[in-house]
Amino acid sequence: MAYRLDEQIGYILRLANQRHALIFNKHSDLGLTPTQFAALVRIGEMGACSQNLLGRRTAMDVATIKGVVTRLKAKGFIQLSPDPGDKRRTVVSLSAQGQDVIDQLHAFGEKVTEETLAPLSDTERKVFLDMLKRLT
Amino acid sequence: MAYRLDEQIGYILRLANQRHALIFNKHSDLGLTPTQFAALVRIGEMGACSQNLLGRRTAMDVATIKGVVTRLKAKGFIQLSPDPGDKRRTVVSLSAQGQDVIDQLHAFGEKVTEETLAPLSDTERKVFLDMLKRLT
DNA sequence: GGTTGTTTATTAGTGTACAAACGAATAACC
DNA sequence: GGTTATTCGTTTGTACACTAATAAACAACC
Repeated sequence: MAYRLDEQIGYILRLANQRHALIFNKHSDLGLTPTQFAALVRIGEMGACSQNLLGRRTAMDVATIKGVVTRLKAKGFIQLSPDPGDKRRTVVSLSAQGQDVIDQLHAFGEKVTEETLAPLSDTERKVFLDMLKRLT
Repeated sequence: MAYRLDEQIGYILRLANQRHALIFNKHSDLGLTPTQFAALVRIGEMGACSQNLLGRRTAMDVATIKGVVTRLKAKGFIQLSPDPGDKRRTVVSLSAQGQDVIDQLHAFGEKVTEETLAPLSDTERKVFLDMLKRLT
């Protein structure tokens, strides 16, 4: 059987990611990227934490999370403060504006997920997500 | 039902992509990235073509494919030549070295795919790939 | 208390990925 | 033949994503 690029999981995963990013950006009104969105939602779930820990909890390495935090701070959604007990750490937390948009973010996220999964039935979505999670 | 980041298709897709990239790089001996690999395999499938067309056939925009072509050329896997019938076009084709590694690339690709899909049974892989393709 | 090892944050470098804008060449059309 | 539209390749700018290296701070240990 010949090797065909169009049948390879890595290539198809890349295409699926591209489509999701397209849907995300189409609906995005707050000017957030999927990565910034993930970090912001995660802070909402976890509460305040250090920059590196936030990176680990959103699967971003130290160099990536630094840039994301910088941009979220510039957009006013988070605030940074020194950790009183550990001089190495920077504590990242939601700003008042960040608190205000969390509900809006969740509604937005639901819409993006719905449209991304639109080609699949409800039963299929469940099966698909279960299998996809096993590949992470 | 609360919104949970860990259940969102976009976030999980990103994680699956990360794992695949990790597996790819672990086995990569030719120094290629997944993107460069895709472009090279595609030229092998299609034969010589213009730079922009190659980009379209590998889902890369004009700015991205330009960088990929530049690096594949620098590594000696492809060669570039002016299109005799269209002065705008650059014809991209496999170099002798590129031809030589195509079989090796296919074997490598099979291995990466196999390891990436290892958590799924044969039946599950078929179902999963079918559903994933519908999300592209 | 001092050594050892780890964690935190930063920086530099490479490689996707997309939007937007540009000039040059080609195609379509009247 | 000349206008219009499209295509091709390039460049600029922003944003992930990872590697590797660094310095500062902290923890564990004898």
